[in-house]
Amino acid sequence: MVRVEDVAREAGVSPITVSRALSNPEKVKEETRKKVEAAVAKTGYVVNRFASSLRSGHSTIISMFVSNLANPHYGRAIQGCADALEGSRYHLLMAQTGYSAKMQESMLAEVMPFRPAAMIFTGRINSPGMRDQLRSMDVPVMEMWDHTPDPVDMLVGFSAAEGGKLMGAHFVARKFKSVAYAGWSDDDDGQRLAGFVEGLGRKPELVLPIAGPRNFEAGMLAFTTILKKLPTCDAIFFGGDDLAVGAMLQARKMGIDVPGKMAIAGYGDLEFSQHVTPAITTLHVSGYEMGRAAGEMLLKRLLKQDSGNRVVTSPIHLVVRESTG
Amino acid sequence: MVRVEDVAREAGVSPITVSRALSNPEKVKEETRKKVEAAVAKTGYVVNRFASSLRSGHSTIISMFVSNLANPHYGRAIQGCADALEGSRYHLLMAQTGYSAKMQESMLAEVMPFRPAAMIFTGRINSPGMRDQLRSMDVPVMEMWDHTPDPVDMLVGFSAAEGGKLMGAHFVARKFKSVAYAGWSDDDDGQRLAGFVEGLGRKPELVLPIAGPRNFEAGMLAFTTILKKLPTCDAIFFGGDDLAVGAMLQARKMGIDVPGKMAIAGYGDLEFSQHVTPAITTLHVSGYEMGRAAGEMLLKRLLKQDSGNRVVTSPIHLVVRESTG
DNA sequence: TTGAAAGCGCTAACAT
DNA sequence: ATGTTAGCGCTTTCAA
Repeated sequence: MVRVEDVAREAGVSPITVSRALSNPEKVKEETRKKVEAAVAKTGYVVNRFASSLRSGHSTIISMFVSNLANPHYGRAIQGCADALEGSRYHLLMAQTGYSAKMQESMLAEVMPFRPAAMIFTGRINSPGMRDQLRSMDVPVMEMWDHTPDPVDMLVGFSAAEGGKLMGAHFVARKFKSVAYAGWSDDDDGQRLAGFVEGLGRKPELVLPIAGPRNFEAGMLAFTTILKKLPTCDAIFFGGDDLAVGAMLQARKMGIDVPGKMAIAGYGDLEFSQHVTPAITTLHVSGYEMGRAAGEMLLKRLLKQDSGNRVVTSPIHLVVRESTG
Repeated sequence: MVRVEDVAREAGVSPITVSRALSNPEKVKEETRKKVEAAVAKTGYVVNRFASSLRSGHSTIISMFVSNLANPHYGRAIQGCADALEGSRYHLLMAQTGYSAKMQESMLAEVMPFRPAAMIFTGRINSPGMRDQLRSMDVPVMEMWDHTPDPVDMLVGFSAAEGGKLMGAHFVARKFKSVAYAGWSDDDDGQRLAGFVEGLGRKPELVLPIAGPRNFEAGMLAFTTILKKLPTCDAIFFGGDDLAVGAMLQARKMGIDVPGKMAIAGYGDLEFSQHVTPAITTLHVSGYEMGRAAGEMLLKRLLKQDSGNRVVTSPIHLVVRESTG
């Protein structure tokens, strides 16, 4: 393997000059830099990051804790992050955690040997112990997605409450009489529901907590359950578009007209939501933009160009379509 | 920061014994190991991977080249890989490439300073130059997803041709008379179409190449175009489920009965394919299983436990649903 | 603007 | 089974 020493000999300078020409080009005379570049090209030199990080004490690794890669929302968020980091010297190390606190803790231990320059969490940090540990580590920590009141360090997230509020207000404008809410409890459910209550100006007539896997079938089942528990129901707000679409499909199977007899709304604006018939009214969140914002903010912090601002709320939009009339 | 030396002092042994107790526990007496473990726990020691990799010359980083994280198929494949690698000392470094050869090449340069122990590509390796470069590097390279005839090194992929063949045979069994095929050309289109031709026993009456973004609208547009170009058409095989669903939605808008007047089939078995009405006949591929198989195979290779087998074909299944009658 | 010397923290190679 | 010595390749610190 080619080493700095080899490049230095080729360029007729000392090793440290090669190092400077590559990582602090402005500290080296133009002419010298050119010589070094030529020598690098000729020898095919590639820096050894283990050696450079060991000596300098600066890691260029950012560890990315992801709960669920099969969720394209998160995938887009990671894409946004990666794009924001492109051209910088930082790289993302994957740490897959699922949604469990235990996995997060074991992944943290796995990742520590790399002395990450920062940590990004897609989804929330579950346990208080983990939060304390991270806070004590003096490493920038970025939380993404959920809008927590008390972030560990930095945060870019949507306000689920704001989304719920927008939908509540929409339900009021549509004058729905008997309203149900259904969502996963492992979700940002509490805030979303709180916002919904605020926008609606009252508690929904029925709140149905949902457990189990995220798929259409859960929505189909939820729809049946809601009809049984609240026969007068004329509008449902679901905590996810997949639930809403499932409910809509179930309504069609049961011959119940949407939105004539029953209005249905979702959350998340998945791609198919605008293409099913009727198209689903929902709240739109942009994972890519959020990830990008998080990456840019973190990068500024790492380059000490940050303004001290550490919390950003990503915008959320109500998208009114056919399913609410 | 705590160093091996500190742990060694605490445990009353030499630094190298600490190192061995942690990375080759079987080379150390049980009693000594216990002392070291206690000292590690007491001091909070975490190995410095930069130092260990530099000294040993062994990187524990595997770089993962991903073309598109927003695609949940790929997301699941990465999940499978990550799961296979869990508990090993290897970690995934993300390299986002898009579908371009240029991005792949620049990401390769980005990643080389980490001296990756292996490289995984989700999707194909585009340029011949890149293939040569990788081959000359003496690093295990895993290609995933597509089944190429001439892999750089290792491969776990679906046979798109096999999938096309299954669908062709299905179309024959259904006795469709006037058949169209539509797919993205940046896809595994050639092989899929070749297999389809083989299964069908003839060339389809129309082949429509599709460009642009992957979404329902492309399918809607494709459906209209096919009807115009081949008015007698009674069955279409799409190179992706999103196209098929789009086409189906367009058919409904135009009042064309599926499958009565027109049969529609897709490829990939996305979640919504089984939930739309009519449910879409398609080819099922399991990204997670594939990723897992790739990760396991690579791990065996890295641990020198491989059997020399370097190419695996993941199974692909025809799922017959309502959309083909 | 460039260079010389030193050492980051660990483990391979060689002893014992 | 354990210890001693040395050095992986780079960049910091200090000097010129």
